[in-house]
Amino acid sequence: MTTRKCYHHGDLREALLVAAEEQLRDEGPAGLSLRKLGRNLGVTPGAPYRHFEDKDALLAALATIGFQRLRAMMLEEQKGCTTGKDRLRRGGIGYLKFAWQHPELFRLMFGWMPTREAPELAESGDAAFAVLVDMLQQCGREGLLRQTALDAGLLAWSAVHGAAFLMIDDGLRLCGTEPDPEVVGDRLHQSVWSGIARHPVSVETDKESQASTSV
Amino acid sequence: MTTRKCYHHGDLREALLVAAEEQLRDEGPAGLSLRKLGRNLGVTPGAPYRHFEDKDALLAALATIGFQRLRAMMLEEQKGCTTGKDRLRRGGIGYLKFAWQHPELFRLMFGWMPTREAPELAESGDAAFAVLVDMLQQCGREGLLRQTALDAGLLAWSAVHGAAFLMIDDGLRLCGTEPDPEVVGDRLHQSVWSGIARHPVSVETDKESQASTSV
DNA sequence: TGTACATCAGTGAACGCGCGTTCACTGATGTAC
DNA sequence: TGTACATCAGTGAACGCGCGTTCACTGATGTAC
Repeated sequence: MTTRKCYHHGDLREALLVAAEEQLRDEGPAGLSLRKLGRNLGVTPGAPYRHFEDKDALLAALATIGFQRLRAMMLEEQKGCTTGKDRLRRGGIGYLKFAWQHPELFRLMFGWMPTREAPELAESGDAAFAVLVDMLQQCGREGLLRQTALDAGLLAWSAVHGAAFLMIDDGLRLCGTEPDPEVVGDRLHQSVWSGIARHPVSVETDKESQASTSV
Repeated sequence: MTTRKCYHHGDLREALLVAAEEQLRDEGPAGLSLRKLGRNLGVTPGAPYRHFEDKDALLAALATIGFQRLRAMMLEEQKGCTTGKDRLRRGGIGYLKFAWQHPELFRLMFGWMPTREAPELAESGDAAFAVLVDMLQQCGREGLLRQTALDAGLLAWSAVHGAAFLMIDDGLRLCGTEPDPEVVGDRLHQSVWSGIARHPVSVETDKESQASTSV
């Protein structure tokens, strides 16, 4: 596929990761093989071993990149948001967008995470989670939460994580929802917010204030 | 492993399914092979093909059983419950228990569901989902929901589904929660209920009524 | 600027492996009469 | 109760395949002087 004039590839490591992601997307985890990767890049089967100790190491690197991108996506999406509530909403949509755009990578990241004790992987996973915690802590500072940030995090993360899986596994049709990150994210946010906020707002009202009295 | 005196196995189909589940649990989806299954049951590699068209057919049968068990687990768990709210709570715990007890099967069921168009599989999946819908419809009849049952279902299912994955993928440690279905289910239920109920109750109060006024 | 040399990133061939699946076969089972 | 026969559920051997990984090698690259 790639025409190569020189003996050395240039950046085989990077090329392997790119090709691996493509292969993962197109054929699923079972269809991902180092040999095929080398073949597609016009390189002998042994070449990848100059850059990755074994197949698992490549998968770990792939998952690491995934977490970095997930984090970036959440941050990008909440750019310009000021309130914690709004950041939470947009951040969740970023999470859903990532899963929707990279379903197999998303599955790899989570289904595979605990097996491997790669420090880089754990680090990037924690960094992604930190974004969620940060949003919730801001909500807490703004006095909006009924619970601790971690308690609220359990619901918020579970909900968005579950919705992400249901989206990519075609489960949402049972809920009568189209699998669109913006739509699902908005609907979910309304419910989640009611679940964690100190003063639940009426369903219609999306903007701040308008709080109802409770107890 | 199994000593067999007669030429025929007796119930090879059933034995294959049992062994397959065990193999799935112990070695993950990648370690599940028809040959190994036959080997463990003291049968030649061709034998399984008398009972399953191919490997995918066996996996579909396994997933089907999984959904039936998931449904049974939710129903079993909510036995004796009267209110919709309580059924929802116990049903969710049943869902989490199933995932916790059969993590790989759980993953197989959902990650694999959409690929295969096996009528039995779809049916058992729908039947499991119907339990959730039924609980929420009861809540609706009792006048407790702020939204339609389907809307509430999106949050409830997403939350419990996400929490299930986080439990089996060891993500909950980040939320400071021990991976126990009862504990997680209870904490989640409180938040979810606040998210979908018409009259959110205070966090402490678990028993009925005691509703706070809203708007 | 030129040369010697260490290091790097590939080659290519081979290893052993287990897998899914097929097929002609045969022993066991059950049914009709 | 006994026999003939169809059907069923296994056998066992073989097919072709692609995989992960290793290893002695060699061409390319960069660095020290």
